[in-house]
Amino acid sequence: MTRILIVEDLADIRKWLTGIAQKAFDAPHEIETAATLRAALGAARKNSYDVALIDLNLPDGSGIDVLKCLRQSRPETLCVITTVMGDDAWIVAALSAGANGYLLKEQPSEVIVRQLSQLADGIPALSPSIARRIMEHFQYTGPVGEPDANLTGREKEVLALISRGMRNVDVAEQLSMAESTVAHHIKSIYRKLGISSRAEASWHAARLGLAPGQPGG
Amino acid sequence: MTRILIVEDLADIRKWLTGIAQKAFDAPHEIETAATLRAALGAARKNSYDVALIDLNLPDGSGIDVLKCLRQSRPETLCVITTVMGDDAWIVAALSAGANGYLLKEQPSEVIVRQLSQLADGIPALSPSIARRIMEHFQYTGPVGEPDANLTGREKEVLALISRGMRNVDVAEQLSMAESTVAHHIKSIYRKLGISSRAEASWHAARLGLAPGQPGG
DNA sequence: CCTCCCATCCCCTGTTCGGGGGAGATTGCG
DNA sequence: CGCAATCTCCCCCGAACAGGGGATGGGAGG
Repeated sequence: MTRILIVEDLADIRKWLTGIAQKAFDAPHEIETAATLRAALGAARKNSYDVALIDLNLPDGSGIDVLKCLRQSRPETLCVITTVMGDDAWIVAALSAGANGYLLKEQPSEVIVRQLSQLADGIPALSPSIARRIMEHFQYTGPVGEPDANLTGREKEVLALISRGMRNVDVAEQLSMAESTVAHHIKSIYRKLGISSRAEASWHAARLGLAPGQPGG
Repeated sequence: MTRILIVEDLADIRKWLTGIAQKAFDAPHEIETAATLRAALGAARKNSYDVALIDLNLPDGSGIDVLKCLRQSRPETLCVITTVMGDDAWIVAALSAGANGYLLKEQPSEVIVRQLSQLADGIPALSPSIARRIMEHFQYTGPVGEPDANLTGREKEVLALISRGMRNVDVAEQLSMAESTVAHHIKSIYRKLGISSRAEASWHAARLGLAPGQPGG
C-alpha cells in the first residue's frame, strides 16, 4: 500500500496530479490531498506517507514548510516538489530542505509519470531543465584543476574548517595545533589557490568538494 | 549520424561500453575509442563528437582533462563520465568542468543504456547514487527559511558580492556607496542570518541561490 | 650527506573586519 | 500626520586577519 499526499491549491491541477499519481504508482495506493499549507501540515503531522507531491506556491505559505515538516516527522517519505517556479533560489531552497525531486508542471503528463515511477529505484525525479540548472550550479568558467589542487592533506583539513566560518583559534583547537600553524597553512592555501580572503577560500572549498554540511563553528 | 568517443583504458570495459553505446544510440553511429589521455586529447582536437563516454582513471592522467578539452573545442558535445570513482571531489570536479552526466560502471548495462538514450532529451545521465550525492550537496540540517530570508534588495546585492570574496571597499565601489554603508548592510545581513563571518555568509549566499559564477574581486 | 617538502611553532606589521553607538533622507501605510 | 522600514552616511574601538620574516624537526630521495 502506497500512501500518497498531494499538496496543491488549484483544484484542476490537483485532479491532474492525482491522475498522474495513480498511473505512476500502480500498486494499491491511497491518495490524500491538501489545498492549503495549514491542511498539508495537519495531514503531515497526523498521518505518514510514502510519497508527497508538493506545490510551492500555496495561498497561505510556501510548500517548503510542508517539505520540512514531512522530513522531520518521517524522513523516508519521498518528497517531490511540483511547481511552475524554476528560480534558482527556490530550487536551492527545496534541495536544502531535502527534496527528493523537483518537477515542473509544464511538462507532459507521461514524463512526470515516468519520473515518479523511477522514484522507488532511488532515481531523483528531476525535470530536465531543473537537473541541468542544478548541475550548472557547480559549473566554473575558470581553470579547473584536479580535485586536490595540489593542497596537502593538512591544508585541505584547514581549508574545510575555515570555509565553514571557523576562526583560526577554533581551527587550531579542532586540529590540535597552534594558531600560528593554522595561519601558516592558510597562507599556503591562499598562495596555491591564488586568493587572499576566507570568503574566496569558502568558495573554492565548495568547488573542491570539501563541502560543509553546515556552517558555524 | 552520431559520432561517439569512448575513453577507457581497460580493453574489456571498453568493449562493454561500446556495446552499450550501440544499444543506446540506435541511429547510424560511428564509435571511436581511446585508451589513454594522450590518445583521447588527440582525438578530441582532430575530430568532433556528439557524445563522449569518459573514464576518469586513465594511466597517464585524468579524464577531466579530456572533458575540458572537448568542452573547449566543441561545447555541444555531450560528455558523460563513466567511472567507478564516486568521491565527492571527483563528482564536483567533473560537474565543474561541465560534464553532462556521471555514470558508475557498477550499474547494470540496461540502466546505463536507458540513461544514455535519454541524453538527447536533455536529461542528464546520472547514476542514482550520484544524483543523490549531488542533491545532498545542497542539504542543510539547520533552519531553512524562505529563499529571500527577509533580506532587503540592497542586502542581497551586498551579500552576493562579499560572498565572492570582495572586500568592503570593493563592494562599496561596485555598488556606488560608502564603505561605511556596506559595513552597515553587512551587519544587518549577519543579524538576519544569525552569522558572524564572511565565510558563513558565502555559504548562505550559495544556499540562497545567489551563486557566484566565479570568485575574485 | 645534503636537499626538498611538509608540518610545526614563533615573531612582527598594517589592514580589515565585527559590533556598538547616532543621524538624516526617502518611501509607503494606516 | 505619525510611524515603520529602508537606505544612506558618520563616529568609535578591539579583535581578527593577511602577509612578511625566520626557526625547528622529520621523511623522501638524489
